[in-house]
Amino acid sequence: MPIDELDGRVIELFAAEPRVGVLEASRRLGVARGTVQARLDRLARDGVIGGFGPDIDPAALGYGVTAFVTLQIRQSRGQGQGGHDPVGEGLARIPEVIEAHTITGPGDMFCRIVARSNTDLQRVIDAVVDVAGVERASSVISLATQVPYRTLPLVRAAVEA
Amino acid sequence: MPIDELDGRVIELFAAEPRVGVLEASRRLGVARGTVQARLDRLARDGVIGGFGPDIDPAALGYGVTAFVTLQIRQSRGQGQGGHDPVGEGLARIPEVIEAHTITGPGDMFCRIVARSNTDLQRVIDAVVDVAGVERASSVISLATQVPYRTLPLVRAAVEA
DNA sequence: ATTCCACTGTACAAGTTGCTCAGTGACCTG
DNA sequence: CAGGTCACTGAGCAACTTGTACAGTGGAAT
Repeated sequence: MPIDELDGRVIELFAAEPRVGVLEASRRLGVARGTVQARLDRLARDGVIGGFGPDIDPAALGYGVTAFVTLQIRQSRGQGQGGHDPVGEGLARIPEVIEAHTITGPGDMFCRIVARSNTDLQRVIDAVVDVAGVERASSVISLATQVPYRTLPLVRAAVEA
Repeated sequence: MPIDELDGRVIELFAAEPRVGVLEASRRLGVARGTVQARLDRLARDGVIGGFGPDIDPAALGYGVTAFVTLQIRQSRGQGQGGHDPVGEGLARIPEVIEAHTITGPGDMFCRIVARSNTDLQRVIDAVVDVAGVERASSVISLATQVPYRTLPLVRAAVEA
């Protein structure tokens, strides 16, 4: 996954102004249109750029409360890549579970959830705990976002390498 | 932030196939082009859609290891909305810190970091701990992603409401 | 009834996309 | 060092999309 300097500039430009087209981008970057197109295609093919999906803000949708929940899972069986994972599926069924990971620690999981209010959060946590296999859940609430989710610095760092 | 059914369908369509243009979208949704345009403008103005940035995959960039770190901060002063936040700024200076939040708990913070390998993770954690004000850091590593970051179910839920 | 508003359908100029092609320079390899 | 490969450039062209405007329709609120 060799990201060169031009790749970096392409990504930065499209991250900063997603609405610019390929032609306009080529003008700004000082390269031919075909080159930008080729880089974009390659970045997409290599999976570096997953797509240009709309960035939805849960807060603007009314889900202003974010919480991080650590789950303790009943260990029925190692859920390696083999069998399906009932807990993950159960969590996926809850819309407010925005993200879920298996983490280090004996049968632990970690997820990010959102809710409309602190009261609503209780409802969501209850739903999470109700998922079959979940033993305990401990949650912390996000009070403020110091660093919003970002990947640009990473791109820059990857370019240097 | 009233999201109606058409808004939901617009978002879903653009989330599923970001490359479709406004005209093609209007055809698929069975509405006039101007309507799609108007909805998109309104959703963007209201902040529901932040933009159409490229989705960068840290793993494809070589950052295959994700970890969640809970920080204990030396409480010099309440870092309310007033004064600047030195710890947040310090963390923002580390490219591998992908996200950081202040959380419930006396002076605690939570952040997501990535690294190239488990060895590299040590380097990143060291950098985090070196940030002035950070007392302790405890981290867990993400082993697998059960539910990748998503917002679509939320959109659907918001439409129902 | 009147006004407001969102939506439709149409129109047109200007711009963009997808594609192709020939030419150039860099780099590796036999 | 000739030959091949590869990425990039710049140009051309048809098909399509965008931005914008405008008149008409129907529902909802006043």
